[in-house]
Amino acid sequence: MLKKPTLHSVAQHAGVSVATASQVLRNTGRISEKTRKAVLDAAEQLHYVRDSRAASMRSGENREIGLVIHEIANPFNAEVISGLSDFLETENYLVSVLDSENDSEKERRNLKAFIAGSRSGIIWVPAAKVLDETVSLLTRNNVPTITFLNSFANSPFDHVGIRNAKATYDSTSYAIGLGHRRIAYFGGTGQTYVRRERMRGYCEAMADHAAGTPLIWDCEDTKLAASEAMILFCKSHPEVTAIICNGDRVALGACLSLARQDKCAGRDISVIGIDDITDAALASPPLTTMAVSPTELGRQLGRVMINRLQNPEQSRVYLDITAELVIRDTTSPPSDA
Amino acid sequence: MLKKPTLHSVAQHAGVSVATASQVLRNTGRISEKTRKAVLDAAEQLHYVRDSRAASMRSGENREIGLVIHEIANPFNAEVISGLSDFLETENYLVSVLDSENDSEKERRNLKAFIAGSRSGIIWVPAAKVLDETVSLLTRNNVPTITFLNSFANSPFDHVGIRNAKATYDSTSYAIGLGHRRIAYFGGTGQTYVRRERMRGYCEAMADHAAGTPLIWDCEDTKLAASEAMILFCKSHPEVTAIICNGDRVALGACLSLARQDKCAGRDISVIGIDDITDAALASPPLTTMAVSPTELGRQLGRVMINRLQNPEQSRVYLDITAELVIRDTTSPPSDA
DNA sequence: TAATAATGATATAACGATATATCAATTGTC
DNA sequence: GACAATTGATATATCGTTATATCATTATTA
Repeated sequence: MLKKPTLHSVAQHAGVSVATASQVLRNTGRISEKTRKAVLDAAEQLHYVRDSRAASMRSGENREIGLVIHEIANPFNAEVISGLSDFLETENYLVSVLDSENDSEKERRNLKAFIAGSRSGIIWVPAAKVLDETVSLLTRNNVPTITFLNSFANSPFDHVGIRNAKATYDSTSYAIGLGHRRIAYFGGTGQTYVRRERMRGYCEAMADHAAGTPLIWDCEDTKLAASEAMILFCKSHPEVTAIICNGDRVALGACLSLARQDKCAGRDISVIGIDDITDAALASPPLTTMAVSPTELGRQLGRVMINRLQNPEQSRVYLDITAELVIRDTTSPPSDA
Repeated sequence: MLKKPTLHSVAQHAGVSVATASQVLRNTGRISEKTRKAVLDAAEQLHYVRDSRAASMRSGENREIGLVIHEIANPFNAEVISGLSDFLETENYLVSVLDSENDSEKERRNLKAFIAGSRSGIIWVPAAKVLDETVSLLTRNNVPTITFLNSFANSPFDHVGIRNAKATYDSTSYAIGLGHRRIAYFGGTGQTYVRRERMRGYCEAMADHAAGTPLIWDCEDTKLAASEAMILFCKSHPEVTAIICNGDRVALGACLSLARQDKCAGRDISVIGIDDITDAALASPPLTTMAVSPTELGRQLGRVMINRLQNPEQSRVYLDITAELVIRDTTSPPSDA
């Protein structure tokens, strides 16, 4: 078996010094056409691949961005990743992804791995609970970091996310405008940054329009959990005519549950989600939701990162994208109206 | 702003040499309890993170596995990734993921990036079309590689996948057993390795049971595309009473389309998928499918990789996992039976 | 033609770690 | 008390690159 070719082998094969070979492959310095060709041919013949560890160590540049996300499987996230890496590819950066599975310890390990690999920047979707140690790790090692979607108290990092409070404020207001008065907030658990904001928007809309007291119903953010929780919810709160969901997956779970109870989302109860994941439009009935383009989010994320890398001294950036109401079939005026 | 701490700074801070600091952090050699503590304290205070590039370059070990996948967003894949990285984490390996988006060129770039970073092993879900150059790159650079799910002609690499032909043979046989005779293969495009195998299983079952001539209907492997294609299919082939789908997403798209035409999967037409993605059980009606546990696949994949890394000279490994029939509500005897 | 400028190639020192060899100081043995 | 053996720490070469300085040549100019 052949050993992995190095710059040394390429240089040898081409009959030049490593210095020359390096210059050719980086397109720098003064090189004659003859030796240039010799080196390029050798590199191609040997299938030489530059060792990025050595290169980045020496040059101090590595054009790799690390992304630590709390759930890679989430289809919304997957689309963001796609948008992000497409954008950063045009800027000649490579995006590598690690999944923290919403586990603080795993998150810390993943970020540490990125620091260890000297990524030039890190994009981080913080898990529900963030360790102090994790933040120190990032700041003390001086890595340009952007939090995405989620954040935490006193974060020193740039941020890109969704205008969560406004999204639920708008969707709740829309439901109220349709005539609904018994509106609940459905889904999510605990006081994560994102959920707190979304609940705040909902509560403020309820208050501003004097639409009754807020009602919040917890459940895990999966379709399955939501569909089960919805059964209980319907029994406990038959008076509710509309639910503002913590996300599309929960909303779709709720709709599924309604269908199984021979009810129908949009007729018996109005349901509104957030995200506009691919399945939202394809569900039956199609889901009314607050849409924010994941691809666009990914692009913005990339833009903020590039900007930060180019201006390290710039003050903190905080960017929230506005979600737009997409009216489909799961909303209508309440039947008693 | 503080500069990133190095082994040098840690040693300095602890009042010892870099050699000593390195020994302490690696738990090797003879070190007194006093200096050990001094170094560990210094490292913790400075939030030192070992530079894995330098470490792996010198030691020749890097305990990182690269995964290049054709579609990160696919929920089935996402679960495999999760199972894989969990398993490899117990073996102290880190898995990083790149998405080729089923693009041969991007795939080549991604694999090259992994070679450049000297990953100790690469797991690769080949795109539909594989470049010769890509294969040479991997073999000439001597990286232990495992193809996953998909493969290609004359692949020299280890392989882990699904027993595709058997899966469709079994599902087709099951449909035939229910009394169906007009059975079509629905979904997928082109002659990818996976699809070819699945179609083969279907055709063989049709032949073995003398269940009529095979009928194949192309469409892209997304829910949306499938739901649209299904409309046309129903018009063109009203005689068909059961479809064997190229995957669960296609199957769910087909079911959705039937619902919108006021038909019902399982009553008007039987539908069988492959994969058993999360949504399969949650769909309405719940989907009959050939289940293979993505977590289990991920674990097997990890096992094969570890095995290969430990025995580099071992002959080629080829492992196919058997899919199990899961009967839910989208299958029943044909109405004319 | 001598001095200067430009060209093309190379030698060498880093980058931040690890492995090996080395070395001083301490301990043990007869 | 002399010598060997052990302990604890360090000096140094190395991994595969890149950046800088250096050095022959050849070309240009007065």
